[in-house]
Amino acid sequence: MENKLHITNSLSGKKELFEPINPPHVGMYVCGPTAYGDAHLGHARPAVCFDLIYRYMQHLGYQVRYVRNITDVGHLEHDADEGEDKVAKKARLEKLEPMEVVQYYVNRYHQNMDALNVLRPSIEPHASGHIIEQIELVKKIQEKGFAYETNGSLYFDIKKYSKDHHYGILSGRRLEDLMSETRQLEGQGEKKSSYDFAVWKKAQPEHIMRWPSPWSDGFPGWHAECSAMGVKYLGEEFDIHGGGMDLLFPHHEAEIAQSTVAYGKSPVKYWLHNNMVTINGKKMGKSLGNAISLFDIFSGENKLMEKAYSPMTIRFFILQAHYRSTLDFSNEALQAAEKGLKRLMQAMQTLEKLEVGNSSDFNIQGLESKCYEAMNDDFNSPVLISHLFEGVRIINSVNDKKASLSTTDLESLKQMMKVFTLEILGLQEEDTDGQDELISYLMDTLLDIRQNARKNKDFATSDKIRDDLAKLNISIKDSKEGSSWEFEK
RNA sequence: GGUCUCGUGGCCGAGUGGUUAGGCGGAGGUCUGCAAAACCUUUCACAGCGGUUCGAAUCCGCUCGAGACCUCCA
Repeated sequence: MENKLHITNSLSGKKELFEPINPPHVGMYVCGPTAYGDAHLGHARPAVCFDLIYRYMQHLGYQVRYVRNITDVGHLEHDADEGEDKVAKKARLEKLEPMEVVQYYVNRYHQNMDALNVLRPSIEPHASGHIIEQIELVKKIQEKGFAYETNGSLYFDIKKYSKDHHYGILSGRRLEDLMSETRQLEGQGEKKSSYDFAVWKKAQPEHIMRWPSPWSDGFPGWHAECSAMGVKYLGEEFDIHGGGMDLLFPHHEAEIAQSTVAYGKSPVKYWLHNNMVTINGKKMGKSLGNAISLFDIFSGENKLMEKAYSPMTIRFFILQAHYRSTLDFSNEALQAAEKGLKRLMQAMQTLEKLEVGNSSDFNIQGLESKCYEAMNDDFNSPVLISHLFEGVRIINSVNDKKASLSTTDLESLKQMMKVFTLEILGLQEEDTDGQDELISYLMDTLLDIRQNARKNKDFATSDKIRDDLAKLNISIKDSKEGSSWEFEK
Protein backbone atom coordinates (compact mmCIF):
# COMPACT_ATOMS: atom_id res chain seq x y z
CA MET A 1 0.00 0.00 0.00
CA GLU A 2 1.75 3.11 -1.21
CA ASN A 3 -0.69 5.38 0.47
CA LYS A 4 0.37 6.50 3.88
CA LEU A 5 -1.91 7.49 6.66
CA HIS A 6 -2.45 11.23 7.01
CA ILE A 7 -4.25 12.73 9.97
CA THR A 8 -5.35 16.25 10.81
CA ASN A 9 -3.34 17.53 13.72
CA SER A 10 -5.18 20.19 15.67
CA LEU A 11 -1.81 21.58 16.69
CA SER A 12 -0.98 22.62 13.13
CA GLY A 13 -4.47 22.60 11.73
CA LYS A 14 -3.14 20.58 8.84
CA LYS A 15 -3.10 17.05 7.59
CA GLU A 16 0.20 15.45 8.47
CA LEU A 17 1.80 12.16 7.62
CA PHE A 18 1.36 9.86 10.57
CA GLU A 19 4.70 8.66 11.88
CA PRO A 20 4.63 7.02 15.31
CA ILE A 21 7.33 7.97 17.77
CA ASN A 22 8.26 4.34 18.42
CA PRO A 23 6.87 2.20 15.64
CA PRO A 24 5.18 -0.21 15.56
CA HIS A 25 3.88 1.01 18.89
CA VAL A 26 1.25 3.71 19.03
CA GLY A 27 0.10 5.42 22.20
CA MET A 28 -3.35 6.95 22.10
CA TYR A 29 -5.10 8.79 24.91
CA VAL A 30 -8.72 9.83 24.57
CA CYS A 31 -10.72 11.86 27.05
CA GLY A 32 -13.48 9.66 28.34
CA PRO A 33 -16.74 10.43 30.09
CA THR A 34 -17.39 12.05 33.41
CA ALA A 35 -19.30 9.42 35.32
CA TYR A 36 -22.18 11.43 36.67
CA GLY A 37 -24.93 10.74 34.18
CA ASP A 38 -25.98 8.54 31.31
CA ALA A 39 -24.12 8.86 28.05
CA HIS A 40 -25.93 10.66 25.26
CA LEU A 41 -25.47 10.82 21.53
CA GLY A 42 -22.69 13.35 21.98
CA HIS A 43 -20.69 10.85 24.00
CA ALA A 44 -21.20 8.18 21.40
CA ARG A 45 -19.40 10.26 18.81
CA PRO A 46 -15.85 10.32 20.17
CA ALA A 47 -16.24 6.74 21.34
CA VAL A 48 -17.17 5.57 17.85
CA CYS A 49 -14.74 7.84 16.03
CA PHE A 50 -11.75 6.84 18.10
CA ASP A 51 -12.87 3.25 17.96
CA LEU A 52 -12.64 3.56 14.19
CA ILE A 53 -9.17 5.04 14.53
CA TYR A 54 -8.13 2.34 17.00
CA ARG A 55 -9.42 -0.40 14.72
CA TYR A 56 -7.81 1.01 11.60
CA MET A 57 -4.44 1.52 13.26
CA GLN A 58 -4.51 -2.08 14.42
CA HIS A 59 -5.48 -3.17 10.95
CA LEU A 60 -2.44 -1.35 9.60
CA GLY A 61 -0.33 -3.43 11.95
CA TYR A 62 0.32 -0.93 14.71
CA GLN A 63 0.41 -2.12 18.28
CA VAL A 64 -1.84 0.39 19.89
CA ARG A 65 -2.11 1.10 23.57
CA TYR A 66 -5.41 2.87 23.86
CA VAL A 67 -6.07 4.71 27.10
CA ARG A 68 -9.46 6.22 27.79
CA ASN A 69 -10.01 7.69 31.20
CA ILE A 70 -13.00 7.86 33.48
CA THR A 71 -13.34 11.23 35.14
CA ASP A 72 -14.67 10.76 38.63
CA VAL A 73 -12.99 13.54 40.57
CA GLY A 74 -13.56 17.22 40.79
CA HIS A 75 -17.01 17.42 39.29
CA LEU A 76 -18.91 15.29 41.73
CA GLU A 77 -19.99 17.92 44.11
CA HIS A 78 -22.43 17.29 46.83
CA ASP A 79 -25.28 19.53 45.80
CA ALA A 80 -26.64 21.13 48.88
CA ASP A 81 -30.34 20.49 48.91
CA GLU A 82 -32.42 23.55 49.21
CA GLY A 83 -35.65 23.85 51.04
CA GLU A 84 -36.87 22.27 54.22
CA ASP A 85 -34.70 20.37 56.58
CA LYS A 86 -36.77 17.28 56.08
CA VAL A 87 -35.88 17.09 52.46
CA ALA A 88 -32.26 17.72 53.16
CA LYS A 89 -32.19 15.07 55.81
CA LYS A 90 -33.77 12.49 53.61
CA ALA A 91 -31.37 13.30 50.83
CA ARG A 92 -28.47 12.78 53.16
CA LEU A 93 -29.81 9.46 54.36
CA GLU A 94 -30.24 8.20 50.83
CA LYS A 95 -27.04 9.71 49.56
CA LEU A 96 -24.97 7.24 47.67
CA GLU A 97 -21.27 6.77 48.05
CA PRO A 98 -19.55 8.76 45.31
CA MET A 99 -17.87 5.63 44.04
CA GLU A 100 -21.26 3.98 43.94
CA VAL A 101 -22.51 6.69 41.63
CA VAL A 102 -19.42 6.37 39.50
CA GLN A 103 -19.67 2.59 39.27
CA TYR A 104 -23.33 2.81 38.35
CA TYR A 105 -22.71 5.16 35.45
CA VAL A 106 -19.56 3.42 34.31
CA ASN A 107 -21.50 0.17 34.09
CA ARG A 108 -24.21 1.88 32.09
CA TYR A 109 -21.62 3.52 29.87
CA HIS A 110 -20.04 0.16 29.14
CA GLN A 111 -23.44 -1.27 28.34
CA ASN A 112 -23.96 1.49 25.77
CA MET A 113 -20.51 1.17 24.31
CA ASP A 114 -20.75 -2.60 24.01
CA ALA A 115 -24.04 -2.18 22.20
CA LEU A 116 -22.35 0.22 19.79
CA ASN A 117 -19.64 -2.40 19.28
CA VAL A 118 -17.02 0.00 20.58
CA LEU A 119 -13.95 -1.96 21.58
CA ARG A 120 -12.83 -1.56 25.16
CA PRO A 121 -9.65 0.46 25.49
CA SER A 122 -6.41 -1.17 26.60
CA ILE A 123 -6.50 0.76 29.85
CA GLU A 124 -9.40 2.63 31.39
CA PRO A 125 -7.94 4.51 34.34
CA HIS A 126 -10.00 6.38 36.90
CA ALA A 127 -8.88 9.80 38.02
CA SER A 128 -9.70 8.84 41.60
CA GLY A 129 -7.26 5.95 41.35
CA HIS A 130 -4.42 8.26 40.39
CA ILE A 131 -4.48 10.92 43.05
CA ILE A 132 -0.88 10.21 44.03
CA GLU A 133 0.28 10.62 40.46
CA GLN A 134 -1.59 13.87 40.19
CA ILE A 135 -0.13 15.17 43.41
CA GLU A 136 3.32 14.30 42.07
CA LEU A 137 2.53 16.23 38.91
CA VAL A 138 1.41 19.24 40.91
CA LYS A 139 4.56 19.03 43.02
CA LYS A 140 6.67 19.13 39.88
CA ILE A 141 4.81 22.15 38.60
CA GLN A 142 5.30 23.83 41.94
CA GLU A 143 9.02 22.94 42.05
CA LYS A 144 9.50 24.49 38.64
CA GLY A 145 7.89 27.60 40.01
CA PHE A 146 4.84 27.68 37.80
CA ALA A 147 2.25 27.29 40.53
CA TYR A 148 1.31 29.59 43.35
CA GLU A 149 -0.68 28.82 46.44
CA THR A 150 -3.69 30.69 47.70
CA ASN A 151 -5.69 29.47 50.69
CA GLY A 152 -4.61 25.87 50.20
CA SER A 153 -5.33 25.84 46.49
CA LEU A 154 -2.67 25.85 43.79
CA TYR A 155 -3.02 27.71 40.56
CA PHE A 156 -1.03 27.52 37.36
CA ASP A 157 0.72 30.77 36.54
CA ILE A 158 -0.14 31.43 32.91
CA LYS A 159 1.62 34.76 32.78
CA LYS A 160 4.89 33.24 33.82
CA TYR A 161 4.42 30.29 31.48
CA SER A 162 3.73 32.66 28.61
CA LYS A 163 7.16 34.24 28.88
CA ASP A 164 8.78 31.19 27.30
CA HIS A 165 5.85 29.27 25.93
CA HIS A 166 2.80 29.88 23.89
CA TYR A 167 -0.28 29.28 26.01
CA GLY A 168 -2.96 28.95 23.36
CA ILE A 169 -0.85 27.15 20.82
CA LEU A 170 -3.53 24.51 20.33
CA SER A 171 -6.62 26.68 20.22
CA GLY A 172 -5.05 29.65 18.46
CA ARG A 173 -5.39 32.01 21.37
CA ARG A 174 -3.04 34.74 22.43
CA LEU A 175 -2.39 35.85 25.95
CA GLU A 176 -3.43 39.40 25.13
CA ASP A 177 -6.83 38.12 24.03
CA LEU A 178 -7.19 36.14 27.21
CA MET A 179 -6.19 39.11 29.28
CA SER A 180 -8.85 41.22 27.64
CA GLU A 181 -11.49 38.87 28.94
CA THR A 182 -13.82 40.84 31.07
CA ARG A 183 -15.66 37.87 32.36
CA GLN A 184 -15.96 37.44 36.07
CA LEU A 185 -15.28 33.91 37.17
CA GLU A 186 -16.06 32.25 40.41
CA GLY A 187 -13.12 31.90 42.74
CA GLN A 188 -11.27 34.48 40.75
CA GLY A 189 -10.30 36.18 43.95
CA GLU A 190 -7.79 33.46 44.63
CA LYS A 191 -6.24 33.71 41.21
CA LYS A 192 -3.73 36.27 40.05
CA SER A 193 -5.34 36.26 36.66
CA SER A 194 -8.68 35.03 35.43
CA TYR A 195 -7.06 32.69 32.94
CA ASP A 196 -4.95 30.85 35.51
CA PHE A 197 -6.32 27.42 36.23
CA ALA A 198 -6.35 25.27 39.36
CA VAL A 199 -3.97 22.37 39.65
CA TRP A 200 -5.08 21.59 43.22
CA LYS A 201 -8.25 22.76 44.89
CA LYS A 202 -8.89 22.90 48.56
CA ALA A 203 -12.15 21.14 49.26
CA GLN A 204 -15.08 23.10 50.57
CA PRO A 205 -16.88 21.48 53.51
CA GLU A 206 -19.67 20.15 51.27
CA HIS A 207 -17.24 18.48 48.92
CA ILE A 208 -17.39 14.76 49.53
CA MET A 209 -14.45 13.60 47.48
CA ARG A 210 -11.24 14.82 49.14
CA TRP A 211 -7.69 13.69 49.65
CA PRO A 212 -4.83 14.88 51.84
CA SER A 213 -2.01 16.70 50.13
CA PRO A 214 0.91 18.95 51.09
CA TRP A 215 -1.33 21.93 50.48
CA SER A 216 -4.75 21.05 51.82
CA ASP A 217 -7.41 18.41 51.96
CA GLY A 218 -8.77 18.71 48.52
CA PHE A 219 -8.80 17.33 45.03
CA PRO A 220 -6.76 17.72 41.86
CA GLY A 221 -7.49 20.42 39.34
CA TRP A 222 -9.64 19.63 36.38
CA HIS A 223 -6.84 19.11 33.91
CA ALA A 224 -4.40 17.19 36.05
CA GLU A 225 -5.78 13.74 35.56
CA CYS A 226 -5.15 13.52 31.83
CA SER A 227 -1.60 14.83 32.16
CA ALA A 228 -0.77 12.47 35.00
CA MET A 229 -2.37 9.36 33.56
CA GLY A 230 -1.12 10.05 30.06
CA VAL A 231 2.43 10.16 31.31
CA LYS A 232 1.98 7.13 33.50
CA TYR A 233 0.71 4.83 30.79
CA LEU A 234 2.04 6.31 27.57
CA GLY A 235 5.16 8.19 28.54
CA GLU A 236 6.17 11.81 28.66
CA GLU A 237 5.62 12.10 24.94
CA PHE A 238 3.10 10.00 23.10
CA ASP A 239 1.53 9.82 19.67
CA ILE A 240 -2.14 10.68 19.80
CA HIS A 241 -4.40 12.55 22.15
CA GLY A 242 -8.03 12.75 21.23
CA GLY A 243 -11.28 14.15 22.49
CA GLY A 244 -14.15 16.41 21.60
CA MET A 245 -13.49 19.81 20.11
CA ASP A 246 -15.08 21.40 23.13
CA LEU A 247 -12.12 20.19 25.17
CA LEU A 248 -9.61 22.05 23.05
CA PHE A 249 -9.76 25.03 25.32
CA PRO A 250 -9.01 25.14 28.10
CA HIS A 251 -8.67 21.45 28.92
CA HIS A 252 -6.11 20.33 26.35
CA GLU A 253 -4.38 23.66 26.36
CA ALA A 254 -3.87 23.30 30.08
CA GLU A 255 -2.60 19.78 29.64
CA ILE A 256 0.08 20.99 27.28
CA ALA A 257 1.10 23.71 29.70
CA GLN A 258 1.23 21.36 32.70
CA SER A 259 3.24 18.69 30.94
CA THR A 260 5.54 21.17 29.32
CA VAL A 261 6.40 22.58 32.69
CA ALA A 262 6.58 19.27 34.54
CA TYR A 263 8.44 17.20 31.97
CA GLY A 264 10.07 19.80 29.82
CA LYS A 265 8.32 18.80 26.64
CA SER A 266 5.03 19.04 24.87
CA PRO A 267 3.26 15.78 25.64
CA VAL A 268 1.54 14.92 22.40
CA LYS A 269 2.62 14.62 18.77
CA TYR A 270 -0.83 14.52 17.16
CA TRP A 271 -3.92 16.10 18.68
CA LEU A 272 -7.15 14.78 17.19
CA HIS A 273 -10.53 16.33 17.84
CA ASN A 274 -13.94 15.14 16.88
CA ASN A 275 -16.70 17.63 16.19
CA MET A 276 -20.00 17.94 17.97
CA VAL A 277 -23.35 16.32 17.43
CA THR A 278 -25.93 19.02 16.88
CA ILE A 279 -29.68 19.04 17.11
CA ASN A 280 -31.56 21.68 15.17
CA GLY A 281 -28.17 23.14 14.37
CA LYS A 282 -27.17 23.53 18.00
CA LYS A 283 -24.73 21.55 20.03
CA MET A 284 -26.20 18.67 21.94
CA GLY A 285 -25.15 19.02 25.53
CA LYS A 286 -26.24 17.95 28.93
CA SER A 287 -26.40 21.46 30.27
CA LEU A 288 -28.31 22.67 27.24
CA GLY A 289 -31.11 20.24 28.00
CA ASN A 290 -31.28 18.94 24.44
CA ALA A 291 -29.28 15.77 24.92
CA ILE A 292 -30.85 12.43 24.15
CA SER A 293 -29.42 9.54 26.11
CA LEU A 294 -28.34 6.44 24.28
CA PHE A 295 -30.76 4.35 26.31
CA ASP A 296 -33.56 6.62 25.10
CA ILE A 297 -32.42 6.32 21.52
CA PHE A 298 -32.22 2.55 21.67
CA SER A 299 -35.66 2.32 23.26
CA GLY A 300 -37.31 5.21 21.45
CA GLU A 301 -38.53 6.62 24.73
CA ASN A 302 -37.99 10.32 24.23
CA LYS A 303 -40.31 12.94 22.89
CA LEU A 304 -37.76 13.95 20.30
CA MET A 305 -37.67 10.43 18.92
CA GLU A 306 -40.17 9.23 16.36
CA LYS A 307 -39.08 5.67 16.98
CA ALA A 308 -36.28 3.58 18.43
CA TYR A 309 -33.01 3.30 16.57
CA SER A 310 -30.71 0.36 16.98
CA PRO A 311 -27.14 0.78 18.21
CA MET A 312 -25.77 -0.18 14.81
CA THR A 313 -27.93 2.48 13.18
CA ILE A 314 -26.38 5.03 15.52
CA ARG A 315 -22.90 3.72 14.81
CA PHE A 316 -23.51 3.87 11.06
CA PHE A 317 -25.05 7.33 11.36
CA ILE A 318 -21.93 8.58 13.12
CA LEU A 319 -19.58 6.93 10.64
CA GLN A 320 -21.45 8.44 7.71
CA ALA A 321 -20.06 11.83 8.68
CA HIS A 322 -16.40 12.71 8.89
CA TYR A 323 -15.27 12.99 12.50
CA ARG A 324 -14.18 16.62 12.11
CA SER A 325 -17.57 17.80 10.83
CA THR A 326 -20.59 18.55 12.90
CA LEU A 327 -23.28 15.94 12.65
CA ASP A 328 -26.89 17.01 12.84
CA PHE A 329 -29.39 14.78 14.54
CA SER A 330 -32.83 14.33 13.06
CA ASN A 331 -35.27 11.49 12.76
CA GLU A 332 -35.15 11.77 9.02
CA ALA A 333 -31.38 11.41 8.96
CA LEU A 334 -31.46 8.45 11.32
CA GLN A 335 -34.10 6.71 9.27
CA ALA A 336 -32.00 7.22 6.17
CA ALA A 337 -29.03 5.73 8.00
CA GLU A 338 -31.12 2.82 9.17
CA LYS A 339 -32.17 1.95 5.64
CA GLY A 340 -28.72 2.40 4.20
CA LEU A 341 -27.21 0.17 6.85
CA LYS A 342 -29.81 -2.48 6.20
CA ARG A 343 -28.95 -2.49 2.53
CA LEU A 344 -25.27 -2.80 3.30
CA MET A 345 -25.69 -5.61 5.81
CA GLN A 346 -28.04 -7.50 3.56
CA ALA A 347 -25.47 -7.36 0.80
CA MET A 348 -22.98 -8.81 3.26
CA GLN A 349 -25.23 -11.85 3.59
CA THR A 350 -25.83 -12.08 -0.12
CA LEU A 351 -22.09 -12.02 -0.62
CA GLU A 352 -21.78 -15.40 1.08
CA LYS A 353 -23.92 -17.18 -1.47
CA LEU A 354 -22.61 -15.51 -4.59
CA GLU A 355 -21.69 -17.85 -7.43
CA VAL A 356 -18.46 -17.65 -9.32
CA GLY A 357 -18.60 -16.66 -12.95
CA ASN A 358 -16.20 -17.04 -15.85
CA SER A 359 -15.12 -13.46 -16.13
CA SER A 360 -15.09 -10.31 -14.08
CA ASP A 361 -17.03 -7.19 -14.87
CA PHE A 362 -15.58 -5.11 -12.07
CA ASN A 363 -12.24 -3.83 -10.89
CA ILE A 364 -12.15 -5.17 -7.36
CA GLN A 365 -8.51 -4.30 -6.79
CA GLY A 366 -9.22 -0.71 -7.73
CA LEU A 367 -12.13 -0.56 -5.36
CA GLU A 368 -10.05 -1.91 -2.52
CA SER A 369 -7.37 0.72 -3.16
CA LYS A 370 -10.00 3.42 -3.02
CA CYS A 371 -11.12 2.13 0.36
CA TYR A 372 -7.59 2.39 1.70
CA GLU A 373 -7.16 5.82 0.17
CA ALA A 374 -10.28 7.00 1.96
CA MET A 375 -9.17 5.71 5.33
CA ASN A 376 -5.63 6.96 4.87
CA ASP A 377 -7.03 10.40 4.20
CA ASP A 378 -7.72 11.32 7.82
CA PHE A 379 -10.02 8.36 8.44
CA ASN A 380 -12.58 9.42 5.90
CA SER A 381 -15.27 6.93 6.78
CA PRO A 382 -18.05 8.57 4.72
CA VAL A 383 -16.01 8.19 1.57
CA LEU A 384 -15.13 4.64 2.57
CA ILE A 385 -18.83 3.91 2.99
CA SER A 386 -19.58 5.31 -0.44
CA HIS A 387 -17.08 2.81 -1.87
CA LEU A 388 -18.64 0.00 0.12
CA PHE A 389 -21.96 0.86 -1.48
CA GLU A 390 -20.25 0.45 -4.81
CA GLY A 391 -19.44 -3.03 -3.51
CA VAL A 392 -23.09 -3.50 -2.61
CA ARG A 393 -24.09 -2.71 -6.14
CA ILE A 394 -21.58 -5.24 -7.44
CA ILE A 395 -22.80 -7.91 -5.05
CA ASN A 396 -26.43 -7.39 -6.00
CA SER A 397 -25.75 -7.36 -9.74
CA VAL A 398 -23.83 -10.60 -9.50
CA ASN A 399 -26.59 -12.06 -7.38
CA ASP A 400 -29.09 -11.01 -10.03
CA LYS A 401 -26.92 -12.72 -12.66
CA LYS A 402 -26.55 -9.41 -14.44
CA ALA A 403 -22.81 -9.47 -14.02
CA SER A 404 -20.15 -11.92 -12.92
CA LEU A 405 -16.96 -12.20 -10.94
CA SER A 406 -14.02 -14.55 -11.31
CA THR A 407 -12.93 -16.80 -8.46
CA THR A 408 -10.12 -14.51 -7.40
CA ASP A 409 -12.19 -11.36 -7.67
CA LEU A 410 -15.02 -12.86 -5.69
CA GLU A 411 -12.60 -13.85 -2.98
CA SER A 412 -11.04 -10.38 -2.98
CA LEU A 413 -14.45 -8.77 -2.79
CA LYS A 414 -15.47 -10.99 0.12
CA GLN A 415 -12.25 -10.23 1.92
CA MET A 416 -12.48 -6.51 1.26
CA MET A 417 -16.11 -6.14 2.28
CA LYS A 418 -15.57 -8.07 5.48
CA VAL A 419 -12.41 -6.27 6.48
CA PHE A 420 -13.80 -2.80 5.94
CA THR A 421 -17.39 -3.30 7.03
CA LEU A 422 -16.98 -5.59 10.01
CA GLU A 423 -13.41 -5.18 11.15
CA ILE A 424 -12.69 -1.50 10.50
CA LEU A 425 -16.08 0.18 10.58
CA GLY A 426 -17.05 -2.25 13.31
CA LEU A 427 -20.54 -2.83 11.96
CA GLN A 428 -22.18 -6.08 12.88
CA GLU A 429 -25.42 -7.93 12.40
CA GLU A 430 -27.94 -6.85 14.96
CA ASP A 431 -29.27 -9.52 17.22
CA THR A 432 -32.56 -10.33 15.62
CA ASP A 433 -34.81 -11.74 18.22
CA GLY A 434 -36.52 -14.96 17.37
CA GLN A 435 -33.82 -16.43 15.23
CA ASP A 436 -34.05 -19.62 17.17
CA GLU A 437 -34.51 -22.95 15.54
CA LEU A 438 -38.18 -23.35 16.20
CA ILE A 439 -39.15 -20.11 14.50
CA SER A 440 -36.83 -20.81 11.68
CA TYR A 441 -38.40 -24.23 11.20
CA LEU A 442 -41.93 -22.84 11.37
CA MET A 443 -41.06 -20.14 8.86
CA ASP A 444 -39.64 -22.69 6.47
CA THR A 445 -42.84 -24.67 6.71
CA LEU A 446 -44.99 -21.61 6.11
CA LEU A 447 -42.93 -20.49 3.18
CA ASP A 448 -43.11 -23.98 1.76
CA ILE A 449 -46.91 -23.99 1.95
CA ARG A 450 -46.98 -20.56 0.38
CA GLN A 451 -44.66 -21.62 -2.39
CA ASN A 452 -46.99 -24.51 -3.23
CA ALA A 453 -49.97 -22.22 -3.24
CA ARG A 454 -48.20 -19.89 -5.63
CA LYS A 455 -47.33 -22.80 -7.87
CA ASN A 456 -51.01 -23.70 -7.99
CA LYS A 457 -51.91 -20.07 -8.57
CA ASP A 458 -53.77 -20.05 -5.29
CA PHE A 459 -52.83 -16.44 -4.67
CA ALA A 460 -55.54 -15.97 -2.08
CA THR A 461 -53.68 -18.37 0.20
CA SER A 462 -50.19 -17.09 -0.61
CA ASP A 463 -51.21 -13.48 -0.04
CA LYS A 464 -52.96 -14.36 3.20
CA ILE A 465 -49.77 -15.90 4.51
CA ARG A 466 -47.77 -12.87 3.47
CA ASP A 467 -50.29 -10.39 4.85
CA ASP A 468 -50.68 -12.19 8.15
CA LEU A 469 -46.94 -12.37 8.60
CA ALA A 470 -46.71 -8.70 7.77
CA LYS A 471 -48.90 -8.04 10.79
CA LEU A 472 -46.19 -9.69 12.87
CA ASN A 473 -43.63 -7.41 11.25
CA ILE A 474 -42.26 -10.25 9.19
CA SER A 475 -41.70 -9.40 5.55
CA ILE A 476 -41.41 -11.89 2.74
CA LYS A 477 -39.17 -11.41 -0.21
CA ASP A 478 -39.55 -13.59 -3.28
CA SER A 479 -36.82 -14.31 -5.71
CA LYS A 480 -36.14 -16.90 -8.33
CA GLU A 481 -34.25 -19.07 -5.88
CA GLY A 482 -37.11 -19.05 -3.40
CA SER A 483 -38.46 -16.87 -0.65
CA SER A 484 -36.77 -15.39 2.36
CA TRP A 485 -38.08 -13.55 5.37
CA GLU A 486 -36.98 -11.10 7.98
CA PHE A 487 -38.17 -9.11 10.91
CA GLU A 488 -38.95 -5.50 10.20
CA LYS A 489 -38.20 -3.09 12.95
C1' G B 1 -16.55 41.65 22.66
C1' G B 2 -12.18 38.12 21.36
C1' U B 3 -10.63 33.45 18.79
C1' C B 4 -12.22 29.93 15.30
C1' U B 5 -15.33 27.01 12.10
C1' C B 6 -19.05 26.42 8.68
C1' G B 7 -22.98 27.77 4.86
C1' U B 8 -23.53 21.92 -0.93
C1' G B 9 -29.59 19.43 -4.32
C1' G B 10 -36.29 17.50 -0.60
C1' C B 11 -33.16 15.52 3.93
C1' C B 12 -28.29 13.74 5.77
C1' G B 13 -23.48 14.18 4.16
C1' A B 14 -18.35 13.82 1.06
C1' G B 15 -15.27 16.60 -2.11
C1' U B 16 -12.18 21.00 -3.22
C1' G B 17 -9.41 24.76 -9.33
C1' G B 18 -11.33 21.46 -15.15
C1' U B 19 -13.71 14.48 -14.45
C1' U B 20 -20.04 10.38 -10.84
C1' A B 21 -19.28 11.20 -4.03
C1' G B 22 -22.53 8.17 -1.30
C1' G B 23 -27.05 7.19 1.59
C1' C B 24 -32.36 8.30 2.16
C1' G B 25 -36.49 10.34 -0.49
C1' G B 26 -39.01 11.52 -5.52
C1' A B 27 -39.86 9.91 -10.88
C1' G B 28 -39.59 6.22 -14.85
C1' G B 29 -38.24 1.26 -16.25
C1' U B 30 -36.68 -4.23 -15.66
C1' C B 31 -38.04 -8.40 -12.69
C1' U B 32 -42.67 -10.41 -10.13
C1' G B 33 -49.25 -13.57 -10.35
C1' C B 34 -49.30 -8.86 -7.46
C1' A B 35 -46.06 -6.80 -3.98
C1' A B 36 -41.45 -6.38 -1.46
C1' A B 37 -36.36 -6.73 -2.36
C1' A B 38 -32.83 -6.10 -6.14
C1' C B 39 -31.03 -3.89 -10.68
C1' C B 40 -30.99 0.14 -14.51
C1' U B 41 -32.10 5.24 -15.80
C1' U B 42 -33.34 9.91 -13.95
C1' U B 43 -34.64 14.79 -11.19
C1' C B 44 -32.80 18.58 -7.78
C1' A B 45 -26.43 21.81 -5.94
C1' C B 46 -22.62 24.25 -4.34
C1' A B 47 -25.63 31.45 0.65
C1' G B 48 -25.11 36.41 -2.03
C1' C B 49 -21.93 40.06 -4.52
C1' G B 50 -17.29 41.21 -6.51
C1' G B 51 -12.13 39.66 -7.83
C1' U B 52 -7.94 36.19 -9.50
C1' U B 53 -7.93 32.49 -13.59
C1' C B 54 -8.35 29.92 -20.08
C1' G B 55 -11.62 27.79 -16.29
C1' A B 56 -14.13 28.31 -9.26
C1' A B 57 -18.73 25.09 -5.57
C1' U B 58 -13.26 24.75 -4.80
C1' C B 59 -8.43 30.50 -4.22
C1' C B 60 -9.00 35.98 -2.43
C1' G B 61 -12.18 40.07 -0.56
C1' C B 62 -16.75 41.85 1.16
C1' U B 63 -21.91 41.03 2.70
C1' C B 64 -25.54 38.04 4.88
C1' G B 65 -26.56 33.72 7.85
C1' A B 66 -25.46 29.64 11.32
C1' G B 67 -22.53 27.48 14.99
C1' A B 68 -18.35 26.35 18.49
C1' C B 69 -14.90 27.96 22.22
C1' C B 70 -13.72 31.90 25.79
C1' U B 71 -17.45 28.39 32.33
C1' C B 72 -18.33 21.96 33.61
C1' C B 73 -19.27 19.87 28.87
C1' A B 74 -17.73 14.52 24.10
